[in-house]
Amino acid sequence: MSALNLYDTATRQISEFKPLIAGEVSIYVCGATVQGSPHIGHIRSAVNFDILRRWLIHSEYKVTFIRNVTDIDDKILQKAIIEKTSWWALAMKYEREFSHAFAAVNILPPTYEPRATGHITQMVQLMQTLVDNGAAYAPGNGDVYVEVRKLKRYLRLSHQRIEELLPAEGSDASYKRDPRDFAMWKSAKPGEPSWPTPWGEGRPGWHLECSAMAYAYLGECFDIHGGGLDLIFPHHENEIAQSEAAGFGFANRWLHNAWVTQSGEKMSKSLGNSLLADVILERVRGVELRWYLGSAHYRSMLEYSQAALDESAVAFRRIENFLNRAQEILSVAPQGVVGDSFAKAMNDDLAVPAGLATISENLRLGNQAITDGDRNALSKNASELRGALQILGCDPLDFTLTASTQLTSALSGVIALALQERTSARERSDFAASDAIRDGLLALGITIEDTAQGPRWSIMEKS
RNA sequence: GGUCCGGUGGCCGAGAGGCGAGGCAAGGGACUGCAAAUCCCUCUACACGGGUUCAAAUCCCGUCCGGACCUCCA
Repeated sequence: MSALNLYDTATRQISEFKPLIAGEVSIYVCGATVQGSPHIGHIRSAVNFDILRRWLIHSEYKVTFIRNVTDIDDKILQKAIIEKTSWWALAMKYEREFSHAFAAVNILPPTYEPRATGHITQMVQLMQTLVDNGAAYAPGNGDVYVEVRKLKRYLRLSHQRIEELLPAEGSDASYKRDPRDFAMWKSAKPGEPSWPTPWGEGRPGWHLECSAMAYAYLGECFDIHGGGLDLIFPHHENEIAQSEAAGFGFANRWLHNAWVTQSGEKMSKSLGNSLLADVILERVRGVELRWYLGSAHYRSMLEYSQAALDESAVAFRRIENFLNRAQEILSVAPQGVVGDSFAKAMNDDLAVPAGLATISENLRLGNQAITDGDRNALSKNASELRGALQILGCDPLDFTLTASTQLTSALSGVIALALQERTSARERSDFAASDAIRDGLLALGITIEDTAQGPRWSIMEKS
């Protein structure tokens, strides 16, 4: 099998992935700042990295996957005041919303999911290291800043030059040695949550959290750091700055996922164009949303439209229908097998769109095999199809709705009776009667297909 | 101003020097009592202008257009 090649934001090139430790992969992905409800852009990011993770697991790596929760930041504090609740209650509320949405689209739980506020000790230690070695300074106002001009390799991820950065607007430069110095630690204002440090009471800055937690769970050096495109600067640059100033190797490779856009523009609250996950999940099932979000290449913008989402869901149902039929005909669930062409696509920087072509091929050939009664071909194509879907986290045979089995078996019995009546009517050419049964079932949301193996029924999904 | 990404057929979306990925839609056909499902066939393309090359959607230069980041962001 070909080797896995991945893009690296730092080098802007695709190169062969070589883990630090043979057979193991360590990944840190920046998770949510739980200051609001998840929109489908957040979900896309999670799906993209989940596909990476599943592919690595399939490639027989032992994967340690960290996705953090930023449960304290300026906006959480502000919003808690507006909503007249405590910051921790607000953070937990949105953290739960994210967890529900992630579960709905079949995201594997991270190996560890650390919260920022649970790692203050590690953050203070990291700051102490930087203050001791002169990379950071505490000017006496309770803040701690990293002195960016002392950093040798600052901004190498975004390939910018310090001199060319636009001056930060509204930043309090009075205590900073350079206006571009960034805060590791912020002094507490009255009424704000705070933790003690040698430099005063305060709370962590955003960037410090990730450096400290990555070190806590993955050590000084790890394989892959992921996140959204917008985190490259400043967040990831500043993480690198802190961790390297502490003497850590930090991330070997950087992966960044692109946006879900609307009318070509990034989805964001300030533009008022956020598509909240729970709203979309009323329209399509989780597996269908995942299929849609996962189908684009992770580095390409995904322009959202309802038509595209619906079309994608219909396409998924065709695949699902085929796999269900295959399972019925073979009397056994096809085992998931990853075919060579799908593997080749995935190894090429997770080229899911190219992989989709092989899925289409398996679908077409599999359907043909059903028509031809070729069980071997059916088994092969259904297995490869299922294998590909498993990597994408969209295996319909795994993603089944767990309805009450008692109710389901009673329902299938009733429908089977109706279908028997219909078959009898057709045999005596009483098409009025047979169509009445079909129409009646259709009105209840039950679709009938006449196949070579006899009639089969399925319940229409919510549209 | 700096750093990047992109523009492919009616639509979506791959490819990155030489065989027109794939899907959706459309048209035709097979199957069917009809329908659905399924299969087969057909069709259309590389923003614009130069250049390099035997050969350019692909490489180079320029132009136009869209988008992202530059201290809130997946």
